[in-house]
Amino acid sequence: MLDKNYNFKEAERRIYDAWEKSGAFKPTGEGEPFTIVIPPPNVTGNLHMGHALNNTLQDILSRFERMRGKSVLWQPGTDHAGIATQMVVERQMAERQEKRTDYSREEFVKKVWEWRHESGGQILEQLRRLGASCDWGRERFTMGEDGSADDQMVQAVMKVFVDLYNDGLIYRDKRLVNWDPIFETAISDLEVENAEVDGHFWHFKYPLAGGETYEYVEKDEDGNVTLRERRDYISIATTRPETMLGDGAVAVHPSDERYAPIVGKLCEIPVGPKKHRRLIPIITDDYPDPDFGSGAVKITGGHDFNDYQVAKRNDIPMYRLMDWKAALRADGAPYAEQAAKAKALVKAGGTPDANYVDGINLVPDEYRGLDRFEARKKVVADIDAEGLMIAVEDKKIMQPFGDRSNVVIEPMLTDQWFADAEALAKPAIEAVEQGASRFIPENWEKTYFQWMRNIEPWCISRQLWWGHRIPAWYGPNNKIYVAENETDAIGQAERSGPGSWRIAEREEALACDFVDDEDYALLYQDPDVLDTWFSSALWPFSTLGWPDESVELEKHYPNTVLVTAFDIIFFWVARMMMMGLYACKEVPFPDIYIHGLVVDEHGQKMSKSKGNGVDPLDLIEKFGADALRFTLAVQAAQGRNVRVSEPRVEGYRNFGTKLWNAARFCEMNECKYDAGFDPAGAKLTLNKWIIHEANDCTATVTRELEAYRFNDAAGAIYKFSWNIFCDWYLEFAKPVFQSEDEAAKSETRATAAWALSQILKLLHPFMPFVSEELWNELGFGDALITADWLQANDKLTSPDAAEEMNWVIDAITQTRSVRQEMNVPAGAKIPMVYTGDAARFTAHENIISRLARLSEIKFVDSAPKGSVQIVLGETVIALPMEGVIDLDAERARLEKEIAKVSKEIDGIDKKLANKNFVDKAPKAVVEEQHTRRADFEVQLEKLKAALARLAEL
RNA sequence: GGGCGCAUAGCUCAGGGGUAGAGCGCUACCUUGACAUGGUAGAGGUCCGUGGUUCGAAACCACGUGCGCCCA
Repeated sequence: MLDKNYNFKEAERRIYDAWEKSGAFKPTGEGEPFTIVIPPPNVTGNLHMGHALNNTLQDILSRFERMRGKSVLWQPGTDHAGIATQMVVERQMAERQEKRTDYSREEFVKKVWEWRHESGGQILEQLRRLGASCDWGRERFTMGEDGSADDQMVQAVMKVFVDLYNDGLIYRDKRLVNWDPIFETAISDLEVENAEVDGHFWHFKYPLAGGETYEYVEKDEDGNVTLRERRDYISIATTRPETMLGDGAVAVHPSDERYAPIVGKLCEIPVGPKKHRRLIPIITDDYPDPDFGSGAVKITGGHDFNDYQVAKRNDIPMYRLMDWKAALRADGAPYAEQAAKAKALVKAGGTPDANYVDGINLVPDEYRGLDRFEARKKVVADIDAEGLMIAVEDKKIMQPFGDRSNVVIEPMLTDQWFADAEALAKPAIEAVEQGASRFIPENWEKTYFQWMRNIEPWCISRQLWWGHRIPAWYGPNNKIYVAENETDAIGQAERSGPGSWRIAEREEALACDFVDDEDYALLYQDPDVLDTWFSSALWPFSTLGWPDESVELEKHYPNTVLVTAFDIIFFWVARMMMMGLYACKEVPFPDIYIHGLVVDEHGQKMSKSKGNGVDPLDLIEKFGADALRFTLAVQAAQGRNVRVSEPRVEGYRNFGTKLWNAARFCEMNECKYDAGFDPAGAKLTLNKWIIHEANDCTATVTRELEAYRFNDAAGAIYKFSWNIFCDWYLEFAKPVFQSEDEAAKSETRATAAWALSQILKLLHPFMPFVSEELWNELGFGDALITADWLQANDKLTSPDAAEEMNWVIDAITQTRSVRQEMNVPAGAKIPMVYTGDAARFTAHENIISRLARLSEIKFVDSAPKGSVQIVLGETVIALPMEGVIDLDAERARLEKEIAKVSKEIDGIDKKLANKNFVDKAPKAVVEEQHTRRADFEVQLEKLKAALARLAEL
C-alpha cells in the first residue's frame, strides 16, 4: 500500500541510480537513431535555471523517443572554459599567496588538470539531480581525458585546425580585438557585456595647422544661417580623450558643408609637447553622423572598432597606445623621435606597414606608464589648461566590460589567429536557406542569417595557458609550420630546409636567432591557445569519435536536434554549423530548437548582479525535480521566456501528489494492470469514455512533442490526469467499486489501471521520477523508462460515450451549482425530480445521485411546483425545495439564464438574417448556427416555463 | 539607426476566422473511506488603439501607441 504522500527526496536518488545501473541511458542496438549532444556546459559551472530548462527539454525529447523505441543517444560532457578554469585555479593559488607565474606553464597546466579531475564538472552531477538521462559512459571533455596529443578529442581539434590552415581558412593577422587587461588576453564578443554607465563627452578644439582659418557656417532645417564665424580649429567630441594620442585623422561626412573648406587640410592633436604636436589630416568618410556632436570625428583606428574600419578604408595608420595591462606604453625611443616617425609615415602616404606602425610609441614621455584612466584625466587637464576645451557634458555611455574581469575591455591591435568566418559561414547559410537545417520557431533563422551574413573574422587565439595550444611552430625567417604535432612540424621543417631541427622554448629560439651552438635550427610553438569555442564547435562530431570513422559517428551524425537558448545562437548554432559542414560535409543537426530564457517572476533576466537568480537545486530540494521540470516544460511556449516563481513550482508539486493519491486509490480498489486487457473491448460507457479521452490525450501529447510544443504537451497530460481522470472518472468509478456488479467492477478496475498506466507513460518524459515510482509500486511492469509509448488508435475512440458522459458531468455540475446557490448544506442529501429521457438518466443514476448528493429520484412529466429547475438540453431536472427556496434568488437566477440564452439567440438570429452570411459562409458553419439556435431555443422555453411555474407559488 | 518580439481575467500566460481559456490569486462553502499538497461552487474580460480585408476579426493585413530584447 502506498504511503499517503510521495517522498521525492528519498525516491529520486534511488530511482536515478536504478536507471543508470540498468543501462537505460545507453542507446539500444535497435531502432532509428535519435541523437542530442548536450550544449556542453562550462566545466567550472553550476546548474542555473537556464541549464535546468535547456536540459529538461532535452530530457523530455530523449525519454519520449526512447519510449518510442528509438536508439537514443544523449551525449553529455563539458567544455574546458579557458579563462574561467584558469581563474578558478589562480584563485585557489591566491589563497596560498601564490601566483600563476610562480610556476612554469607545464606545472600550472598540471595543476589545472588536477583541479579538473578532482572537482571539475560538478554540473554533470547536478544534471543527474534534474533527472537527465544522458549516456554518462560517453561523457566527453573538450580537452580529452588528459590533453595528451594522442587523445582523440585533442586530435580532432588539431586536425580541424591544420585542415583549415591548409585550406587557407585560418591565418595570422594583426587586427583589433577585445582585449581584457586583467587576463591579458583577447576575448570573444560573448565574453563582453555592454553596460550603460555615467560618462562624459568632452568637446575639444583641434587647431588647424599653421594657424589657418575658415568660415564656419551653421544652418537650420530651412537653410537659414544660424551661425557664421571664422574659426581656426575644428571641434571634436570624445568620451575617451586618452585615445587622442593615437589619432590618425579627423573625419567628416562628405556631405557636411560646414567642413568642406578644410577637408584635405591638416589639424593638430591638442595634446603632448607643443614642439612635437602631431598633425593629422581631415578626411571624408560616410561614418560620421553630421547631426551627432560637431559632426567631426577623430579617428583612432588602434583603439575603437568603428574607427578601425574608417582607418582601414582610408589608409590611416593605427597606433597602439597601450600595453597588455592597458597602461600607456612605456617602450621604445622618446616621444620626439617617435612622433617624427609618425610624421614621416603620413608624408609618405599609402598603406602603412602594420608591424612598423605598431613599433611606434606615440605616448608623450610624461604620459608613459600611466593607467588609461589616469591618462584620461591628465589629457583633459592639459587641454583645459591650454584653453582648448570647449565644453564637457555628462553623458550615459555604453561601455564594454569583461564578464569575468569586470573591467573595461580595451579594443587592442594585436597579432592573433583568425578563422575565415565569412567563407565558413557560406555553406552554413545555404544549409538553412535550403532547409537542410531548420529553426524552430522558424523566425530565429532571421537572427541567424543577419549575423552570418555580416560575420567578422573569428579570433580563435587566446593568450592563456589553459586550452588547446595552437599547433603552429615558428622557425627562422618568420616561417610558420602548422602541423598536428611536433613530429610533423619538424618533418615539415626538414623538408623545407637542410640541417637538423629541434623544438625549443621561445626565449631560447629568439635569443640565438633560431640557430643554437650545435647548429640545430630551432622551432618554437606558438604560446597561445585556442578559443574554447573552437573545440566546442566540433562537439557534434568530436564526441562521436571523429576523425576516426567510428560506428557511433556513422550512426549518430548528423545529430537529430540541437536544443539551445536564443541568446547563444551565434555561438552554438553558428559555429557548430560551420565546423560540422566543414569537417563532415553535412549539417550537424536538421532541427535547431530555440527556447526562451528563464526569467524571474517579474520577467527580469536573472543575473548575479541583480541578485534575482533562483537556484534550481534549491527548488529541487524543496519541491522535487519533477515539479521543477514540469514548471519549466509547461511554460516553454515557443518564442516566450519562462518565468519561474515558487508558487508555480509548488502547484506542480501538488500535481504530483494528486496523481500519487489517485494511484493510491486505484491500488486500494484492486485496479491491477493486466497486459492482456483490451481497451477496445470495454463495454461500459464510463470505461469507453475514459479510454476515448486517454486515447485523445495520447494523440495530443505525441503530436505536440513531435512539434516541440512542450507547453501544449504538458498541458494536455495535466488536464487529462487531473480534470478528467481524477475529478470525474475516479469519482464515477467509486459507486461501481462499491456495487455488487462483478462484471462492471472487473472491467472498471482493469480500465482504471489501464488509464493510469497511460497517464504514467505520457507523463514520464515530464515527471520521470514519480511516474517511474508509481509504475513500479503498482506493479505495472518492467521499468517505465523503457516501456513502450502508446500509439493513438482509432479503435479506442467512442464519441458517443464521450457525449453521454459529458451530459452526465453537466447534470451533476449544474445540480451542484444550484445547491450552492440555494444554500443547501454541502452534506445534505436532497430529492430530485427528473423529466425527460429516463433511460439515459437511469443508466447513470447511481453516479449522478452520489455526486450530486441526491436522496431519491422520481420520474415525472413536468416539474412540480415549488422546485428549482435546471434546464439541461431537452430535459429539466427539478429539485423540490418548497419552503426552503429563496424565491427572489431563484427568480434572479432564472432571469439571468434567460438573458444569457436570449442574447445568444439574438446573436445567431442576426447572423442568420444576414444574406451574405447564409450565402457565403461554409454550409457546415451555417448549419451549426441553426443547430445552436434550436438548442438555445429549447433551453429558453424550458427556462421560461420554469420562471412561470415559479410565479405560480 | 537595423532587426526580432510582446500587448487577452487582479498577476503570469495559452489560444486562434464563427461558442473567451488555463495556472496562480480572490470569495463562499466542505474533514464525504484516494488526496486539505484536497474538494465544490462562484466572481472577474473594451482580447492596447485606429483603419483595412472578410458574410464574419480578439485572431489576418497596415498604421499608431506602449513595453522588452538583440545588433550597430
